[in-house]
Amino acid sequence: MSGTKSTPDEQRRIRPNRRAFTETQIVDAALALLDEGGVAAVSIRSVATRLGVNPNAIYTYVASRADLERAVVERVLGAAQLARLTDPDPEWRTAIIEFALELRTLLLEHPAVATLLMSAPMDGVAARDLGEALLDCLARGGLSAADGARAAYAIMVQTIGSVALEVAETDGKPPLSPESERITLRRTALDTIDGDRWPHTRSSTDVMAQWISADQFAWGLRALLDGLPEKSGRPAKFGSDEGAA
Amino acid sequence: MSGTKSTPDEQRRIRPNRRAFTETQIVDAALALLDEGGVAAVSIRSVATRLGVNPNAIYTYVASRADLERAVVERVLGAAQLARLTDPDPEWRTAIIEFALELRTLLLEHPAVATLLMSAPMDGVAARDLGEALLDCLARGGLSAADGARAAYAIMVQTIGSVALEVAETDGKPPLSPESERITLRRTALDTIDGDRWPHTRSSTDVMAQWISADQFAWGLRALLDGLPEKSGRPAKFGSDEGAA
DNA sequence: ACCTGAACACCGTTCAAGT
DNA sequence: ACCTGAACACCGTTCAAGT
Repeated sequence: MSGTKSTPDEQRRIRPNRRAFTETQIVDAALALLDEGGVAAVSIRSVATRLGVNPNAIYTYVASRADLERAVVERVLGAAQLARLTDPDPEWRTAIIEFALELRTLLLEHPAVATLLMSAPMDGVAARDLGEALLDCLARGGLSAADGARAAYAIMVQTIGSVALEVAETDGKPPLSPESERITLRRTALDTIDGDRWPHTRSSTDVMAQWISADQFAWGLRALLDGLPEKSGRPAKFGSDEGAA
Repeated sequence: MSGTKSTPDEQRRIRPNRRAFTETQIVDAALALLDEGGVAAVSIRSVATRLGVNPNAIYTYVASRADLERAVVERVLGAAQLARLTDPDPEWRTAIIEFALELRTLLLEHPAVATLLMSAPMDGVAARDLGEALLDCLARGGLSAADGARAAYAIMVQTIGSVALEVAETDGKPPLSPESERITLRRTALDTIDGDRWPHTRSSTDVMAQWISADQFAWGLRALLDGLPEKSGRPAKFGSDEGAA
């Protein structure tokens, strides 16, 4: 059990060259580049340049570009305020919407992260923590374990999907222009569409301009929450038509 | 009004070199590369190589790589069966779910497109047509114009967001392994998680393994549809608590 | 008008060599 | 153990020149 293999301590005693950085510093650099120049500005090479080392030195800390992106996502998602979900006081639906609005704000501060979230498996520690808190909140709301687990996914999809689509219309560099400005931009673009071909769209431009608003974000989430099966326990499959059983 | 500038017809008479391709062929090539090697296999240069021309020749047909991706998205999204939505016969909620399930199938046949959809503005003709059909269906369902427009966005977010997250766990190359296989893979991965740190998650592994299933997809969408405001016309803002007014 | 040829300024990743 | 130096096989995009 001892002596056959060199332990980490023994290796340390040989005093090899010490790490010049920590993974934290690598992610710091990547996040800074992301916020300065959008996702296109983040590369193994740009991180290396920012830290003053050769490109391949970065591979001491991350396995690949994908792994670097994963670490950045982890950093940002890990800053989400899960207390909003686990706090037993507020009504559960309100808690979820308040939490989601805060998560939206957080993601809008690092817009490129929203896109990355939809492009890689959400299986990191931060995503697990978020999922766990959501499941906890939904259980408090009286949903069965199975319905809670289904609901948690639908809620994450609606939340992250909304922000990703919102961000997709920007250059991905924070700070984004104010919501009101982006809505005005959308409105003028929508005002040019052909009412003969798209009549419903044509007469909905006002609301559609606000698709990227916090109001629409909360509205969609509220609709989803209102449609979740109640504790009463209806089949929660496909069949239900309307209201409470 | 005439004679001061050469018209397109006059230019044609000079018989310049004719186009070797059409935009259709460019998109064909890009889509084929996308399906053979995932999104990483599509580049201006790979499309050029496949067509036997120099890289910069592609710029005769598309303005940039982003423009090429936009055209590929347009091609795939344009193949969606909107008749499911505009057909006045079926119940509107059923129509939306059936349509969304078909759209999911279509996107899973070109997995990389789902990711692209979340990474660029959805303002192409195909997206307009889809939105218009959705608005039409929701109007038939009795929603007000404003609620219909809000609902349309929430439905698109839920639909495309679900597929994008599902695809994010694959290599993006069709054909994807069967759903059952991908679920099994998820289950074995979920079976390793720490029940002390994530107790709710730990006891929900069975349902969570199925997050990428057609069943979960329809379940989330159904919940959203069930939560939409009825024609009765409640405020549809923030306040409502439960059921019909 | 469209393509070729050539170049610029990048990329991620790998390998061997230094310390 | 970690970094340097150098290289490989790519990118998107631009420009001038041919036809």
